[in-house]
Amino acid sequence: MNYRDTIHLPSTEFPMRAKLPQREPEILRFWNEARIYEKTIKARRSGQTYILHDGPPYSNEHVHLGTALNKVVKDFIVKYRSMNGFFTPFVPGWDNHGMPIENNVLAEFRKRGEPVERGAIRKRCREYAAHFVDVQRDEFMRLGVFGEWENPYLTMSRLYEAEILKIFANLVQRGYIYRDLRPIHWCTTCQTALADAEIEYHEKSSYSIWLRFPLLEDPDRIFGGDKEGSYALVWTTTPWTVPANLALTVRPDFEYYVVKRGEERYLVAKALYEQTVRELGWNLEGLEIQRRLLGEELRNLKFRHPIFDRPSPVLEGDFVTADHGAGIVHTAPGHGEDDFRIGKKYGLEILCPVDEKGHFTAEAGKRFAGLDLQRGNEEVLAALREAGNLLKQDILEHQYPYCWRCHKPLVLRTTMQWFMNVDHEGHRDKALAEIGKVDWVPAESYERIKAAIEGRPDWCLSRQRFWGVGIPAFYCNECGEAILDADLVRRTADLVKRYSADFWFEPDVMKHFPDLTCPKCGGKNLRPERDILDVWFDSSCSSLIVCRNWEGLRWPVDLFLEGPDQHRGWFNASLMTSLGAEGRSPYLQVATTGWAVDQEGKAMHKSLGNYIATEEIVNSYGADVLRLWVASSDFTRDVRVSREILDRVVDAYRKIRNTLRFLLGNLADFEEAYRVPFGELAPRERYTLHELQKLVSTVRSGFDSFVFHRAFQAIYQFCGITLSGFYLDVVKDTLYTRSKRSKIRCSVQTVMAEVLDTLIRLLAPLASFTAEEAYRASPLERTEESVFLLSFPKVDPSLEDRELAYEFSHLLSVREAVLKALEERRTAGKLKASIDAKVSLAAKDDSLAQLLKKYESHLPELFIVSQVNLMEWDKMPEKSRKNDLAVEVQRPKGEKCVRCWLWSESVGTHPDHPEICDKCYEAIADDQT
RNA sequence: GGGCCUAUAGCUCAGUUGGUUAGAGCGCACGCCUGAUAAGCGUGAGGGCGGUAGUUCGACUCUACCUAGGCCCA
Repeated sequence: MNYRDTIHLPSTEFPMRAKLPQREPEILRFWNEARIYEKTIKARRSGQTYILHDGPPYSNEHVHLGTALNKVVKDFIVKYRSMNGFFTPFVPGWDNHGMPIENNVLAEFRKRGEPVERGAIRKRCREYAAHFVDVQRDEFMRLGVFGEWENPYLTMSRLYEAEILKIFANLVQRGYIYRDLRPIHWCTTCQTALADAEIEYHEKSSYSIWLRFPLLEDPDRIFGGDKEGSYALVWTTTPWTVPANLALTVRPDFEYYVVKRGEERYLVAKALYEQTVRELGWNLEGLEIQRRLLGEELRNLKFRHPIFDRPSPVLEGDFVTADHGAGIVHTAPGHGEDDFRIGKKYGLEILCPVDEKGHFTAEAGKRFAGLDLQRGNEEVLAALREAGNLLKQDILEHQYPYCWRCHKPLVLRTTMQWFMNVDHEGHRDKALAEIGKVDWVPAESYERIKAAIEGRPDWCLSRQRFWGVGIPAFYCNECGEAILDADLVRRTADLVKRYSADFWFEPDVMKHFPDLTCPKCGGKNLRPERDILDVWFDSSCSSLIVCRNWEGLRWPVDLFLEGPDQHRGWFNASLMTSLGAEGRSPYLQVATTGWAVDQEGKAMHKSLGNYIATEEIVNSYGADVLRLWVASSDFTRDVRVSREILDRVVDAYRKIRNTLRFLLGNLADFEEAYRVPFGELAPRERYTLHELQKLVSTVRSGFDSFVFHRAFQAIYQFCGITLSGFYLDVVKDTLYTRSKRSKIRCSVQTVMAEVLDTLIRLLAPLASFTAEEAYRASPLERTEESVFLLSFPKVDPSLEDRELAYEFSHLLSVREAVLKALEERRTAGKLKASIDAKVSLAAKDDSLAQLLKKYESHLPELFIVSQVNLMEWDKMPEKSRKNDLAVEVQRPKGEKCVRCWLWSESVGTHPDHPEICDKCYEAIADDQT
C-alpha cells in the first residue's frame, strides 16, 4: 500500500513566490473597486476621531524615497488606528505654487522662445502642477496608502487659495502684517528678487580696495585730540556700495590699535595689523603703536564719509571677523544682510541708491546718478582718489553669488516687502508656550522647534514671482500709499473663490474694485500689488483649511508627521499662522521622520549616483518590500537603503510569507466545527498561544509609541523562531500522520487558525498587500470583505499562562542541549535525520528531573526524535554530561514505520498493515470511517 | 562658524539608574532533510561598542575634544 496517500499534506492557493510587482496591482484594483478605504471610514464613523493631517509634498516630480517613507509611516499609523475602531479620514494634499515649478515652466517658455507673460505662465504652472499631482497620486496609491485620493487638497484649488486669503485677512485684522524694507539678492538683468535656492556661486574678479575714513568726532580723545590726519582703515570689494555707506562697524571684544605713520594716525584691529600693513606696503619699522584699546571703547567715534560730507558713526557688531580687511567694516544698510540688521538696530536710515535695473538713483548723489554699477565702480574709485582716501586698488578672485537663470552677478538691494510680525502682542512667547503643550516624537525634537521659534526673524511674506497667490494690497498712484485692509482682503478672497487667484493678475483686475479710493489722499487711481505670498504661507494654512472644510475632520489635529527640515518649515509656519489666526497650535502631537540616505548614511543625490528611486524599488521588489523596509527601520533617525538592506528585507518577507503559506496550507481541511476549546488544549498548544499573546502585546505597544521596527522584529522573530523553528516544525508529525479529525490534530489546527488570524491582522498595517492576499486565501471563515475591516488583535488574557511558559522555557533549553547532542552525532556520521534517534536524558537537578518526568510523553515530539528515555543522573556515562544535563543519542527500539517514519516497537503487530505503527494504524482506520 | 541629532557584529535593531566573559534575528560557513521543496531544520564562526583623553575600584553606558554623517541656520 502506498501510505503517502494517507497522510495529510498542506495545500493552498497562496503561492510561495510572491511576484509582488504583478500581484499587488490586482489587490489594488480590489481595494479600489470594492471601495475598501471608504468602507473602513464608514464602519468606524461612530468611533473616536483621529486626524493625522498630511503635510503637502511639492508637486513637481516623481515621489522621492523620503516622501514615500513618510507616507508609508502615516499609513501604518492611520491603518492601525482605524483597525482599533477610530474614525480616521486621511486627506492627502499637495503644495502646488512656488518657484521650482515656475522655473521649469519659464525654462520651457524660453526654450520655445515664447514671450514671458504672467497669465500664460500661471496657466502652464497650473497644468504642470496638476500633472505631477496625478503622477504622485498614482505612486502613493501604488504603495498601498489608504486615503481620500479622490478628494485631496491642493493649495492651488480655488477654495484653498481663497481660504489662504481669509486666514491672511485675520492676521491683517489683528495687526500682524506690516510693510518694511529688507535686503534681498537682486538680479538687475532679470529685475527680480531671487530666493536662496536660485542663487549659484561662482568665481568672480572684483576690486579689492583699501580706503580711509577721516576722523570727525572724538569725544574720548582716542586719537589724542588731533582730528587732522586721523583715519579709520577700511577694506571692501564693492566700491559701488560706498555711496550708500552710513557707518563703520567694529567688534566690541577685538583689540584695536591707533598706529602712527608719519603725521597720520590709523585705526586698525590688532589681529589684522601686520596683514594690513603688508597689504598696504607700509614699512613696519616706520610705524608706532600709540594706543591699544577694545572695540567697545570706540563707540563714541564718528568718521566722515570718504567722499561725501556726512558722518559715518562707529557701531558695535559681532559679525565683524578677523579674516580680511582692517577689522573695521564698511556698513551700508541698503546693501548687506549684516549691514541692514545693525542699521535697524542703531536706527540708521536704510539707504539703497540703486534701482531695479542696477542704476544709481539721485540718492547716490549728482555725480553718480544714472550710472550702472560697472561705471559706478569706476566713478566711485575716481571720487575716492580725488578725495585722497583711496590707499590701494587691486583685483581679487572670490566666490560671488550669481543668478541661476541669466548667470549674471547679483547685488543686494533693500526693497519694500510685506512681513508678519512674529513678536506682535507676545506672539513668539505664546508660540513657545504652545509647543510646551505638544507631544514631540522623538522628545529631542522639542529642542529643535524651540530653537527655530526663538530664532526666527519676522516672516517676509513677499515674493517677486509669478506662480502663487497675490498679496491683496493696493498702491495709490497719486500719493504712493500702500493699502492693506482686512475687509478688502476678504473681498478679494471671495473673488478668488469664484475665479481662482489668477484673476488678480489679469490686466483689468481693478474693475472688480470700482469704488476703491486711497484712504490717505482720496485718489481713485490705484494699482494692485504684484508680489505673491511666500508658498510657506500657503502650506502653513493647510490644517486650518482642510480640517475645517472637509467633512468629518476636526481642528486642531492629533498628529503632524514630517521630515526634520519642517521644524523650521511647516511645523513652525503652521504654528505661526494658526496661533495668529486662531490663537492656538494646530497639532497635539508632532512626529519627525529621518531622511532616506544611502548605505553610508549619506544623503541621496541623483548627481552622486547613490540615488534609489521609489519606482525602482516598487517595480523590482514590490510595495510590500518597501513598506517592510520602512517597518524594519527606526524612522526617527535617518533611514538607510541599499541593495543589501533590501535583500535582507526580502529575506524577512519570504520568511513571513512562507509561514503564512504553511499555516494556510495546513488549515485547508479545517472547519470552525473542529475547533477545540482552549481549555482542552495540550501544553505545547497552550504555550504557543501564550507566546502569541506576548507577540500581540509587543506589537501593540510598538504601534502605540510609533516604534514600528520593534513590532516588525517581533513579528519576524515570532515567524522565524517560535513558529518555523519550533511549533510548526514540531507539529508536522501530528498534522501529517494523525487522523484528520483526531482531537490532537484539531488542537493543532485550532492553534494554527488562531495564529493565522492574528498574524494576518497584525501584519495588515505593515505588509498590507500580503495581509490582504493571505486573508483572501484563508480557508477560515471570513467575516469581512477585507482585512482592513477587521479589528486589530488585542491580548486575550484567557490565553496567557505564565506558569506554563516558565516550564517551557526550561524544556526549551533542554531541547537546545538535545539538538546539540544530535548535531554531534550527525557530524560523527552516525546519524542523519533526528527521527532516527532515541535520546536518553537525565537531569542532575531534582526540579528539572521532575519537570522532565511531568512532560515525558511530550518529549519525543518536542525533540523530533522517535523515543526519549528518562534516566537516573548516576546511570549516565560521564562523557554524556554537560553542566547539569546528560544526553545520549542511540538507535531507537523497534522498527521504522514506513508511514510516519518514526521508530516503534509496535511496527509489525498489525497483520493487515505489517509495516506501520499503532499510531498510524489507528489514524488510517479513523480516516476511513 | 552656530543649533539639534546620530555612530553597538556584513545588515536591521536590543542593551534597564555605570558592575560579572556585550545580546537578538537575518546574512555567512558547515551539515541534515527531501512529506512547507526556488522551501524546512540544526550547529558554528563573526563585534569589544566611531576615535582620543578624562572621571571612577569599574564605562557601550558619565565628561571633554576629535572624526564621519544628517537636518536647519549663518
